[in-house]
Amino acid sequence: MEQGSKGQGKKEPLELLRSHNLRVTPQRLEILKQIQRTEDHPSATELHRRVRRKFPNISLDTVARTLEQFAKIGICRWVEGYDDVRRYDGMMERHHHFHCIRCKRILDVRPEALEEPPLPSLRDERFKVIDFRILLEGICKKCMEREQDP
Amino acid sequence: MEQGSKGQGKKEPLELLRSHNLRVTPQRLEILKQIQRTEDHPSATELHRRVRRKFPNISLDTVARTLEQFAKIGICRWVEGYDDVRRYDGMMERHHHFHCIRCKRILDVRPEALEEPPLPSLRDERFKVIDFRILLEGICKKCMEREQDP
DNA sequence: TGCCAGATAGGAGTAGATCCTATATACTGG
DNA sequence: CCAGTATATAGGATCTACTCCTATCTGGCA
Repeated sequence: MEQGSKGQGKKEPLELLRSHNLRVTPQRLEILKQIQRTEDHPSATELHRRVRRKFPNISLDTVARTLEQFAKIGICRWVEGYDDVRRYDGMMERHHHFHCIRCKRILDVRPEALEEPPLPSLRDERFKVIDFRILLEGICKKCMEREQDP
Repeated sequence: MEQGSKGQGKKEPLELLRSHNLRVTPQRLEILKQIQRTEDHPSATELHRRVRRKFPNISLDTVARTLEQFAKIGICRWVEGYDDVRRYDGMMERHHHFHCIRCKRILDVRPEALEEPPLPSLRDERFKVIDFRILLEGICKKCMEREQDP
């Protein structure tokens, strides 16, 4: 996996924390590292498990609270989901999601991978659209293969 | 609100249940009625509250289990969300959703309201797309008004 | 180096969802 | 129309994710 300067034009993690008046603690840095390296879309509980490998005593509350702060200042995002856990995404480049209806995995879809329409022109007075994403739904390769030869 | 034959070309609720080998119980019919009349996107717990007006002793488990069955046979859908409750949608006509980032409400968006792109042509080998939806995000009218004059 | 606002650990509390089982009831065939 | 049976329900127990609370700790400052 690529190290370090993930953000072209973006602030470094440490600077990012500082500029939002968040103290730089080893716990926060580790959480940051974990959320940025993920390819899946883990819940707070799952990330807690991962961070515990380095900080065995870290509390779930710390992880959850930290992730929420990160999401608010734009270090990570909440991911839309269909179950009752809140999921996070460390991938901040614009992208869409594919949901597998079988295994429930969520895969990232780069905008280049599909012919993306421009911000849809709305004929709706009920709201002001700031952003939009496309939510693809179907069956992932793994599940298709599993279903084809039983 | 329009009564009765909601589905042109669709099966009647009763027949729908029967054709999926689900016994027709008064509880199920009431849950069905409630989920089909909703304009919001209620959770199982919220729907349980509503159904209790008619069946004070109905258990949450029954409502949750029934909704899951309904979703599986295509009477209702799961709604994508950012929090840790599972929400349902009784509107089965194709549509998209607008999420208000302030009040967290989810509003339905008819496809005609936006210039909908066709099913995006995917250059991605990792999955087979069956369906897609657009997830709009922004600020709803109510919240805009509230923020404008304080 | 010492201070203190802010951060953490750990436990308690909460809410939604799921599991379990005895009882009730919708459908079936007679 | 009725009895038998497979299925559904109610209610409680359990589970899980998350949030709240508070004593202790510590990063960043002077």
